[in-house]
Amino acid sequence: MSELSERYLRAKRALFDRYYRSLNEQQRAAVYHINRPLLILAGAGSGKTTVLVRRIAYMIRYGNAYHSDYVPFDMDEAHVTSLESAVSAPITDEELGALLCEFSNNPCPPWRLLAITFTNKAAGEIKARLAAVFPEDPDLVGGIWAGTFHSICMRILRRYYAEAGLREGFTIYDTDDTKKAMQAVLKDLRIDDKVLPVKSAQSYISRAKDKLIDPDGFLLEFGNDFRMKQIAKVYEAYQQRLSDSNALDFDDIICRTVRLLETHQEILQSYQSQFRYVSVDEYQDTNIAQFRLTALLSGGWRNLMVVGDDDQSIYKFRGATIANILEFDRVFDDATVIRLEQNYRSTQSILDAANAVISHNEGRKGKTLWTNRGNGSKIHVLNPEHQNAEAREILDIIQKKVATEGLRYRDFAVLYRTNAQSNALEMAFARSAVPYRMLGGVRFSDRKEIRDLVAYLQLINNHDDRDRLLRIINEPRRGLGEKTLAALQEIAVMESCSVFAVMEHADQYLALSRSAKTLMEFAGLINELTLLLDEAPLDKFVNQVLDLSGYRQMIKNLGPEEADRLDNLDEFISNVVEYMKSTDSPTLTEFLEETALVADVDRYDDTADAVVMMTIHSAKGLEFPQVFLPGFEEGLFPGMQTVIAGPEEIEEERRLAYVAITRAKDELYILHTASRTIYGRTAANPASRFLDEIPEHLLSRPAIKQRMTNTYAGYSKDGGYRTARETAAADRITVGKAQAKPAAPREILAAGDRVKHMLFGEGEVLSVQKMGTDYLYEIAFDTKGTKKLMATYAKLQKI
DNA sequence: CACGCTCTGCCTGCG
DNA sequence: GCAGAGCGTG
Repeated sequence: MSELSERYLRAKRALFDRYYRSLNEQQRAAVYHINRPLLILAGAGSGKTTVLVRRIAYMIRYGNAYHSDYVPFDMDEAHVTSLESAVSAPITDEELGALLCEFSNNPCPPWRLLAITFTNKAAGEIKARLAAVFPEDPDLVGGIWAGTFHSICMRILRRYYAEAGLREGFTIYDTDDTKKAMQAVLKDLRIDDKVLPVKSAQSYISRAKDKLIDPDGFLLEFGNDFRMKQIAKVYEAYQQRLSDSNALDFDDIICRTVRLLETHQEILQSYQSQFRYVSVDEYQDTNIAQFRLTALLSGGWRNLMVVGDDDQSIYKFRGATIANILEFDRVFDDATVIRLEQNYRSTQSILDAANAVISHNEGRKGKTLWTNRGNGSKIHVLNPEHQNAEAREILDIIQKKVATEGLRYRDFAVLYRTNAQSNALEMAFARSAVPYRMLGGVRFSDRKEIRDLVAYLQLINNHDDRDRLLRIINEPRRGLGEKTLAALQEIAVMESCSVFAVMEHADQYLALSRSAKTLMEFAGLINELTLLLDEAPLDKFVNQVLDLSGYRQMIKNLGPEEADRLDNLDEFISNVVEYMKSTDSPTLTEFLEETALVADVDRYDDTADAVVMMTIHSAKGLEFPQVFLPGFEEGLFPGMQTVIAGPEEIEEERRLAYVAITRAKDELYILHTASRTIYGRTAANPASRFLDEIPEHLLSRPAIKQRMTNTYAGYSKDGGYRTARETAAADRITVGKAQAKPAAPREILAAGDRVKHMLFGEGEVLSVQKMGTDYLYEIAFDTKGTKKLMATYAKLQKI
């Protein structure tokens, strides 16, 4: 290669490096590496999404510009010199970005890009951030195939439903629908719930689908065991039931797509030639079916990139297999591995703690997070008496810090292992002035009234939908008993037609004579509404469904204390209106599909100034300046069942602890109680082994007995513990008293007093302000300036 | 057929 | 400690 060419290429790469200078070296390497398989091991807070987004933008704008050795044949000295001087020229990033376009090498059109995520939220974020990169072309992002595994697969299945063995207008069963279907299957097969609980049957089948095992394969693999043989039968009957209803469950969406691609070469090839670049986010959460899917779709160009963090794999119970990420570079033997270990989120103390904990795991790729942010403060370890004291302690610290350190409520998060822990927290916060937001609990779409309304709409959309029909046939009560419904289904099987079809002609069957009128009326109602669907706008139509079915009246009859159910129905209709605005040609089918695939409207509103509380699982991917981790106790975290289940489960639990710790940016509080009541049983558990795994020098434990300087309302007179409810009740009564007579641990200072502080030296009290049961002092220190300190926490000595 | 009572089991949860 | 499921009775 000529010297000129080398200078050209060097200048080109220097210009790119300048353009991406806000990224670190590893991040840049990941952006430039677009051909061949790539595994990015992205530690917590290492700028993973930034890399993902900038890499896609790079493909669209510049193709393989950086690594290409292409030199234009007419390259001359003058141009190379001008490029070299541009490297340090005072130009804006925008100008630089435009300049780089001359190096574009086979840029990729958006429709050839496939970006897969797990959640709608993640997909939305990627799309939004990409849209910001291309403000001049607002339609560009829409062209990218970016979405969740499920939405991508649905897109494929909708197009090739016949080849996939589905009938037109097939629908998606969600968790509740599948549960109902499974209950019915077990009943049909006369399998007692005690022998095989619904949950357990569902789990077996779901895990089988994750591994692409169909009922025959299941029987073949496990059939020599009686119980498994039984489950294979259940599996088969369950699939038959779904197929009768022309329905898929969430697992089917993935594995039916895989099966479609594996059995139809021409379809596979068309997608393989389309998708030049495939990216998969949160790869540590993928299961075998999803692995297979990505391998198939990227099989044409073999430009597959996966990002993930084996240390943050916390969904094994949901079928994820960590082997996908651990063995990526073995399965794709020409794969490159890039580690992103620089953390932009947390202090070094927090990272050291996280590194220390996770290093106890065996099965991992190995990463060590670091930061240049500095050590920060130590990790606070607190040991309250019980869960109510724990909640109070968290509350107190938040109040103090908001009062004295200029922090806002939204800077704080409380992350716990199980939702059952939320009770004590909610009790404490609900009666304080601290605003909080609690995630989890009953999702909007899980509300009974919403489920019922959706069932009506699904039935109208697809008359074959047996489980939705059975759900609402007696909502409101139509006086159809078990016997009638059983007869109805039996006839449907005999005539091999849908339950709905039997209902339409109920008067022709002797077994139905008594309820024929009601059945035909109901079928008539559904048919009438189906006709109405084409006449009225969607929102009006939904209103009509509620009115003509009598459902709204039924809810109204429940009385004023159930008024929020009516509100929920109204909110649903406003969702319908939202949807109508978002599309040119709204259809019921599309609306139902979107609602089925959108888990919940993100109730986590990060603009509200409120303390946020949620499980560690739901906090994955989020970050907060101040994090509290209550319940670091053996038996709770790690949970009793994981301890019994074995070392692999403990490792997963340890990864969860790692996720929890790495959510914190500035300060981390780990709490473990001396005793805790959970599921109605009180137990004294030792501190979590994960806490013991953090080196002592990173921890700050308050002086012994300091916590006793606060009096907790959670203590009852005889020294025993009260329940959360008792405590709440007691506090409501004693609030006034408690505030009038604060438990002042030390003598109360007054303005003008001279005091001595351990760290700040001597100073003079400027003002005293009462804060709940405590006092806030403003003190002018002689050498350290004016500080605001809380009486209970600041160790002040009057001099 | 509907309502009320007892009994059980219960971690985490995307789409 | 609580919710949902199942069972018995009016």
